[in-house]
Amino acid sequence: MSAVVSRPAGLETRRAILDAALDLFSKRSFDGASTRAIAELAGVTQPLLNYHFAGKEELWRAAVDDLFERFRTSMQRRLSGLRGVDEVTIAKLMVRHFVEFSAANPQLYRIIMQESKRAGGRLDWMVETHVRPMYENAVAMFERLAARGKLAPVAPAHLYYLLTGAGASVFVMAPECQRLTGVDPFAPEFVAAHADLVVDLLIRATTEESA
Amino acid sequence: MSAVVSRPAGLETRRAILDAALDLFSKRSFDGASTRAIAELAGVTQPLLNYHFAGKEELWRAAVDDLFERFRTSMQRRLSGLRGVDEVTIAKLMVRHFVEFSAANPQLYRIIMQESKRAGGRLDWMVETHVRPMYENAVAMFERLAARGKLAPVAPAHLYYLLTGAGASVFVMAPECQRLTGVDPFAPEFVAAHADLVVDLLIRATTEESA
DNA sequence: GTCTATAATTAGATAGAC
DNA sequence: GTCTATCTAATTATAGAC
Repeated sequence: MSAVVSRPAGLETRRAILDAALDLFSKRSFDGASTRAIAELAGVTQPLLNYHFAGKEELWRAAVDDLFERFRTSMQRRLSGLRGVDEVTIAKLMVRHFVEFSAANPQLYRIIMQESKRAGGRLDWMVETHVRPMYENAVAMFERLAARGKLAPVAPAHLYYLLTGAGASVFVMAPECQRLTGVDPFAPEFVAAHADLVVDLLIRATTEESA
Repeated sequence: MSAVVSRPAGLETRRAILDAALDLFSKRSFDGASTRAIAELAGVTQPLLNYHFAGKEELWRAAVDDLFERFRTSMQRRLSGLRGVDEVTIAKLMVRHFVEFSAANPQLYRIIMQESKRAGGRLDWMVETHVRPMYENAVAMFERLAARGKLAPVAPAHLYYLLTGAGASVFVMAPECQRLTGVDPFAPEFVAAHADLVVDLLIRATTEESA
């Protein structure tokens, strides 16, 4: 009870609101997700969102910050367990991990793809705050692979959108996949098989010399 | 003036509304695109949409019908020019054509990805009316390639979302690509290079024996 | 910190003139 | 076939009680 910080009451509420916001913003887009719907999913009343966040736009930013933060943490944690492993194996495992994260958190690429369609303030902020660091990590990985002859010398813009599009879009489009093919893309076996394919595609496919 | 059909006045207006609807529905989602914004882009007043279409939902359906119709026509026209060409070459050229169409018409995958995120009436209708025939053509192509040893025997759900995600998402996300990488994905050289990569990925990459 | 009540704005749709 | 004017419902945000 000798608290340095005043009791964090309402923190669980804030979390519930963020989770609901992430789910609805990612599925329905910024305009399509009403603050009433978010509040209902979080189990609170609509005006409470304006107590915790200054407005809809700031709620969106907070939700996106939270999601990218979890992504960065997840990738870094995976990487830190790979000290001493060779570069090519690291690259393969990180691509795998990216696919697995996209399956466990389809909100990430749902929101990225949503906002990326339209130039404007939200896209500018998202790119400069969160996407560019991600992209630069990917480019550095492409360069290490290319230096080892494991990747054709192709402009990184191609590789980045090839990799992310191939790796994430089944999970973004999961309801369609389910209805169209009868397959649940979130099933662990599907995720694993998909990750294998993406790794093979990126790292074996564009190689001049075979592994 | 000896018209069989009464003068098609208002047909150009209908076209302008459909084009505007396609652009805004694809970028902003169904809920995010207001009928007022669509009307303004089409250069007409908002109530006129209700003269030409029974409501917002029917306008959306008409716009989606129109877009898929153009896609089917484009693919069939390309295919009909390839009589006598061997199956593997046909597959490569059709994949190329898919990528080129996705660059020329980013609305197609913008709308597909948008609606595929959320189960519901619009997704059900779109899948059964338009997506399933597309998917079945793709599966038939995968089977022909697999029979010739040009494709690993992988479940079609993987291949379909790998192919479409890798081929279309740069164009879906064009504003982000431009801001993030400085590259305009709609430039003809970019489209051509991207199509080459997708073809190599799909058809060479997953092959056990090399071409 | 969370609620009820409500203000101000914007949404999709209709009525009716031309 | 297209417009102006307007209705009803839904949206985000605020005020103020508890």
